[in-house]
Amino acid sequence: MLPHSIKRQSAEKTRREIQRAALTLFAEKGVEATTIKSIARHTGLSEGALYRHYVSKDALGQELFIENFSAIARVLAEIRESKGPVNARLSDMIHAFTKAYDQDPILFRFLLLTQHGYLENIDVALPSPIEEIRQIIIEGMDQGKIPRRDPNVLTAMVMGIVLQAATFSVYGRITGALSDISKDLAQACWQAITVAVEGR
Amino acid sequence: MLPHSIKRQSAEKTRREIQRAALTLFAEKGVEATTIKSIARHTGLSEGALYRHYVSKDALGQELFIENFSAIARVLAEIRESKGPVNARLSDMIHAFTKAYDQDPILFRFLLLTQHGYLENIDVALPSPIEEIRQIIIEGMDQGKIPRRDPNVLTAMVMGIVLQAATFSVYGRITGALSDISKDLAQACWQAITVAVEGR
Amino acid sequence: MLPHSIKRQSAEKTRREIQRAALTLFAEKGVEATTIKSIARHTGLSEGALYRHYVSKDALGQELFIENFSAIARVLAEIRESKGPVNARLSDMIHAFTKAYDQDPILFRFLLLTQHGYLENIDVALPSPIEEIRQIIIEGMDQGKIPRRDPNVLTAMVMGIVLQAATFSVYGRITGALSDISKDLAQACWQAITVAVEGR
Amino acid sequence: MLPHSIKRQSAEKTRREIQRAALTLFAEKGVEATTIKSIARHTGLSEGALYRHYVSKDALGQELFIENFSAIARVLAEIRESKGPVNARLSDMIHAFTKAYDQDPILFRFLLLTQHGYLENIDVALPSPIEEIRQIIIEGMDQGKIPRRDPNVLTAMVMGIVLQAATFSVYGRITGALSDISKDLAQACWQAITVAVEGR
DNA sequence: CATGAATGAGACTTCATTCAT
DNA sequence: TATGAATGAAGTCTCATTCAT
Repeated sequence: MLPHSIKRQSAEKTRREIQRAALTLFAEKGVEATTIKSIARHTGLSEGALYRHYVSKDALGQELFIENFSAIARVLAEIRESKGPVNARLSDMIHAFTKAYDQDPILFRFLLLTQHGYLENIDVALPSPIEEIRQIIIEGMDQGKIPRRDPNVLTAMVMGIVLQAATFSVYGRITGALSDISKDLAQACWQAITVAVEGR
Repeated sequence: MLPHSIKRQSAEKTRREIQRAALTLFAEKGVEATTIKSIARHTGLSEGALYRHYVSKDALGQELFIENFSAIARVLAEIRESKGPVNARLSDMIHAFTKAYDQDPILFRFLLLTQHGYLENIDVALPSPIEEIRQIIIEGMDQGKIPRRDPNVLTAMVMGIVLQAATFSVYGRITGALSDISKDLAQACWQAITVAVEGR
Repeated sequence: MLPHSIKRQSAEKTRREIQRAALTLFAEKGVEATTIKSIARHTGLSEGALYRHYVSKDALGQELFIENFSAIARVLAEIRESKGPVNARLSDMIHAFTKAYDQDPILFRFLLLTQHGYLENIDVALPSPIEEIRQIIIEGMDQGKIPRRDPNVLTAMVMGIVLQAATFSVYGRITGALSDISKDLAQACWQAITVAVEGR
Repeated sequence: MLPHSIKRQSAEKTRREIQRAALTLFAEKGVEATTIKSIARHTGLSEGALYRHYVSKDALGQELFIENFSAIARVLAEIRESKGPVNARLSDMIHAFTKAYDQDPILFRFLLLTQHGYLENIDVALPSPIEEIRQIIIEGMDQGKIPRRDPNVLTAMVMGIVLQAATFSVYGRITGALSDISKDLAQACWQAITVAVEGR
């Protein structure tokens, strides 16, 4: 079919090519709806060749999810563990998140699309953005900066605001770089979680 | 009327049974991963019989999504079109949403899980919860109750807070009835969208 | 492909047809070398249809082996449990074996060919021709008709004589009905196991 | 002679290593179920490297079978062509066979397991243990030591007794060295083939 | 000579859907 | 109208073998 140049390159480079092709396709149609054949086609490899690099389609999806999911968590963790007031750090975390989104929206589409499938069957110890947000919220409570309430509910608020903005961006409801509105999102988050609850 | 009523029940009742079985399975494992065979088994019908009621598995999924999605939208629309101040109505909408969630969490799991697949290929004119939220936010802006900003971003905030709470509930991160915290969610939403943005 | 008459018959009949086709092909080339496609072709079914009747190719092979293997064992058991002197019963068992062989040499080719693959992973409690032979030999020893030695070795002798005759028949080294020489085989077996061992 | 002897060993030695690894794996799971990859792994070679030494997996299996099969035949032939009474020589042949088995049971497992696949497609002129047994039986008949009957049937008896003992040993039904019972087997064989058949 | 990435044919299996009964 | 046997297309994966390096 491609008589001119049979590829023969480093496994590492091939892996990266597979990852990119798979990520794009997974983000477009989901993992189930993406066939090995199409990944192969987009990579310029044969179907069989993929199996030299990944044990199965699921393993490929899982690695993609876990690696990127935890990479984001690590970025957030670093900011959280840095110095500065809680609200500034939370704001920075949100900014970092939007920056990451802007750099690779396809990746986020993939993560948003596949989260339900993967999050349940994953090692609890996996670094998680959710957990980072939760931690800084708890820290804020301990410092009296955030009223004491169920931290999970507050985490949901922050995650919700940011993730839904990303979702809207993915679907074109929000245009322009997400990082351009990260300040707004951060303020909204802070307002949402610091509101004094009536009647409690 | 139905003389020999062995297994001869109204088509309507059968349809509802199919819907329930399908919904549950779809919510559990996704539409793709759910087989017609398993829906048949859970319904007590044969595989072929399902096709008397639904043209295809996809049609079944689509109907399930659209009907329930727009039903929620209609509930929200009714509240939005009622009387009262904007913030009260928004609060009521959120409460109605959480109530609906509490009544049928499986349905919401289905909607959350499958939204990405369906939302894109659906008639834009379909009544949508998102649109309802967007409308009331615009109304609030028109009335000067909500600072004028990109209504889509504000819609994302409200939707995000509520949907993420639902998601956390689905995954057990938030326990107890969601309607019990609907006040908190509503307040958070209002704070998030009414914050005066600095430097704008 | 076959426009004229799409089959639509009882599952039981179809099962038998599958069994026969599979048995023949397995006997010819072994289970591994036989493809589902070829079984389908020989049955006049589609490949997918086979899976309505058998979970997998292996399951089909296993059922075929176990059912026939134990059927032979049951025939032998019945004779062993009947009345008469040990040597007469052993002779009858061997005769029954050769008769069974003559009735369905293909079945025996299948059993001989696949025994190594199946015998190891099979429930020990499965009725087994080997065990029947072993039992009657032990009975013979208890009655003083057969000199006391390791019954397993004597079982090997009897099984070996009979099975190798069958093997030779399969490969055309022995021609004619095996039951025609069952008397000879029986006598040889009896001689082999009753010889007084020197120096023991 | 071999200046930079890193991994540079005689092709002959490599061949033997391949043979041993392949034999073991073939004996364990059969030729079809053994992959080139696993042979490579067990040899410490790469997959491609195996093809320097063997044209194909089948060629490897065939060579393994033929070489060892005929090696046994040659040992038996030598004994058969030596001096001494027929029954002593037959006994020696059986003893040699059991000795060979004891020295390398894995080899015999391989031969037993794969015989059906190879024996049919093999040059008829190949030295064969079966043929050796057949020859000595015919010689015995010519000398009047063995009653004249179909030599193939008698050959089956002798082969059966010996091979089934080996089979039982492979499967653990007979424990201890096979050569320890070679006398018993030989006597049984002799009894089996010298019995005067009634009514002939 | 060796390596191991890549091929490509083909195996098994699944499943939505059809249709004779 | 219901059943469930059958289809057929498609999907995932395996593996002997080749060949650029």
